[in-house]
Amino acid sequence: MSKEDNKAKIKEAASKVFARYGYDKTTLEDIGKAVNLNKTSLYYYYKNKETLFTEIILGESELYMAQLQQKASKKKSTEDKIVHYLLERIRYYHQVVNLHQLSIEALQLVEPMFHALYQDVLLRELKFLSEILEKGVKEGTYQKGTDVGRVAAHLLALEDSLKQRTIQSSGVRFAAEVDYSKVEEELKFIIPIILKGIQS
Amino acid sequence: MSKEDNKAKIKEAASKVFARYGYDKTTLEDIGKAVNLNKTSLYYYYKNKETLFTEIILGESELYMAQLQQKASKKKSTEDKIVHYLLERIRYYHQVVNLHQLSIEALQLVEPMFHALYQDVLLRELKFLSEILEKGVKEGTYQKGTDVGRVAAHLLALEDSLKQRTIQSSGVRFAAEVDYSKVEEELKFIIPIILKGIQS
Amino acid sequence: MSKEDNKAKIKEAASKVFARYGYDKTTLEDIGKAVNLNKTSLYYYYKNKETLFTEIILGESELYMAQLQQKASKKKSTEDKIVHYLLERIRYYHQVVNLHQLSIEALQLVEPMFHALYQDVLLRELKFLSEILEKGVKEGTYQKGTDVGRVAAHLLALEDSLKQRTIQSSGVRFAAEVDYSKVEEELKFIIPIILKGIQS
Amino acid sequence: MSKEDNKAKIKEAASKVFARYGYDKTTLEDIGKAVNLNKTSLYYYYKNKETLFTEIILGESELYMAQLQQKASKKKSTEDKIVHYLLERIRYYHQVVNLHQLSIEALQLVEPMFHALYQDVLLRELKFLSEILEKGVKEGTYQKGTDVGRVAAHLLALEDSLKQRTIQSSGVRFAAEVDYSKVEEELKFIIPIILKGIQS
DNA sequence: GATGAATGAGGATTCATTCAT
DNA sequence: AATGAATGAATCCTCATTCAT
Repeated sequence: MSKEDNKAKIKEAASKVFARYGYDKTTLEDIGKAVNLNKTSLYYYYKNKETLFTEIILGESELYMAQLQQKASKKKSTEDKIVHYLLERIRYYHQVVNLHQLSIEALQLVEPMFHALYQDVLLRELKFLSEILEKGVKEGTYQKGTDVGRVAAHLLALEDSLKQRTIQSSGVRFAAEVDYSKVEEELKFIIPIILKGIQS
Repeated sequence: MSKEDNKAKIKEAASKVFARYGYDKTTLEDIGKAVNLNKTSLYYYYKNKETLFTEIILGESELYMAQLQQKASKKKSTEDKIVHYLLERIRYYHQVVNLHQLSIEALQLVEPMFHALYQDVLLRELKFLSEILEKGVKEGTYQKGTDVGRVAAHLLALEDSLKQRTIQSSGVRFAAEVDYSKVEEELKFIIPIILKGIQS
Repeated sequence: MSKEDNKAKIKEAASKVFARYGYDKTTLEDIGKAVNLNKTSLYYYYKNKETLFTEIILGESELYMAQLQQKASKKKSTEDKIVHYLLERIRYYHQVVNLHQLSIEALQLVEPMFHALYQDVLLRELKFLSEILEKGVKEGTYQKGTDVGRVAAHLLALEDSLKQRTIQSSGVRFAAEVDYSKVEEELKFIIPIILKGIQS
Repeated sequence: MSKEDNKAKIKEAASKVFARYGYDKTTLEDIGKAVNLNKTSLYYYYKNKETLFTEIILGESELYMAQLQQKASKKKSTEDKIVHYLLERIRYYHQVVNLHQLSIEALQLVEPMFHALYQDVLLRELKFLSEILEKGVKEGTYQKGTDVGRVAAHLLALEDSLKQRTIQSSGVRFAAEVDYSKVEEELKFIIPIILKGIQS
């Protein structure tokens, strides 16, 4: 069996364990048991716990993003497509964090490495948004000559900063479900404004 | 200041910290800092971390249950009242688990003690459901002589077992949101059957 | 017994163990045994192994620097004082590294924290050099109005960079004793040049 | 390429790595990289890390001893030759230990195997000292019929015990440079006594 | 009531070494 | 000859908890 096969097997098992116990509470020993490997052997395949986790999330997110993009594409107006995409995207992030019971501390630990590996996914996201905008341009909804890549990048950045702000201010209890409706509101408010700004 | 006052103060502070970092990641030192007490001093007020946490959740749940019962009471049919109550109740459980990032392991640790202290809340829940059923009986919707207390107990037990089963089978990823719609479906299906069974 | 007393006791014992086994090979368990404390207890007194080690070295260096400054003060010319001081200083560094068998890797680990705590010693070193230079200025050896503090800082920085360069190029075997005579030569060459530059 | 060639190549590379990181901190992986071999392949050539290290030191010491004997031979009196030889010899030991950052623990690990392989070198050392003494006997400085081999063995043993004692009592800090001047003194004191004792 | 001191259990990670191929 | 895979031992460090004062 190839190394890649083994990595895949580990990833699959670990994925379940992480989902069950959460990132922090999952020990390498747990994962090792799940794949019938000594915990140290895991280091042969993955640099560390963080990397393993990150790769899992990333793999899943790729699948999810693909589905998401399909769904978003079905919306009629460009604006709807974008709003839908960005909303679902943040909902997804929320889900991952909740599902894996990522503590704030763990999040801060994992984020940097995550971002490093995230480049690939991000590029695909940028491409998708750009294409949508481009179509809008072709259809005459938006000004010719618009630098769609740049606008797409700004849209993603905007969402990230909204997310960030909301997480930080979520000192309130039971906010878990509330805030993110706030992000929703904010997005619905700001995106049209931005798009209108470039509308011909 | 009385011991009770101090306990309350600790509870309040701890509640915030737990909500922020999750049960596992919250250390007694964190809580100690939040109330300006040495971490060991906490042991004077609470037997251990578990107890403290349990008391917090319980206090909150009492508040929440009261609100919930009010809302449920406003539904028209007995059936609606009960379905609404049970659904919201499970949603609440879900929220608590997610909010406090309770890992399944931690849950299993906390549950036994939780149940011990839970009796009080449970009794009130039973009482509430019984009263609703009783009213239904009085209004002629349900058979006279029905042991409403027992039915109420069964309803709660039913929900718990549904919940339990769903959690365990949640090997599926991203179940976090799905399953609980499954529980919803199940409840909507089974409750009427049960109630119809006793309908005159 | 006060916490400080205990810290001192630990420091003393640890100092011996470090000297015996070297930084890397010394385990907290070793140190714990030496002071009859559980290894975890050490964390009550010191944040981590690094901090403990750093404090030890720092304490010793303060003693040593005091002696060194006394000796240097006895040299006749300002130049001699400075050359002597800087030479002995680097010899001391060399000794510490050798004595504690600091591996290059460990060195890089320890250095940042070391520098943080080192400020105090460094200030004293600056003060000492500045005073010597100041005296030189008063005696008319050096130009009036010379910013002695700045010159002193440059001298120390110069030595550090020389040290750094030499360590890095020490791929040669048995260099341990050789290079540092190179640093000596270099210093003897460059210091007079610098000082002559400011000579009135 | 013959096995011996490969062993030599490994030895050369490993020698550099050991010198750079010290025995403890050097991993087989480090060495493997340096010779472009998988770390496990090293086991085909050397039984273990210890053996590899020991062979390196031994090879170097042979070279060094040869030089040393040449130099010692140039001294005039037999006494000078012997004192010089023994002094330089201990200085060499000191250097090796320092250079390779051998922790005492590692030393104790390595020493037994070291001694096993050391026989060869030791024999040559004995032979050298014996010849010097023999020459002294022939020149009439020492009594005819002296068992020079035995005396030589005693001289080496004496030095070893002195070394041993000094290392152990080196609880003093910064002893690294001091003690060994003590050994020097001791040797200068005791050797003449011994030799005079056999002088005709 | 409050706290300083101490500890055991547990977890991530590194590394020499072994085994099968 | 060479290497991929696997593992046990060791090490740093965190944290809930206990005990004496």
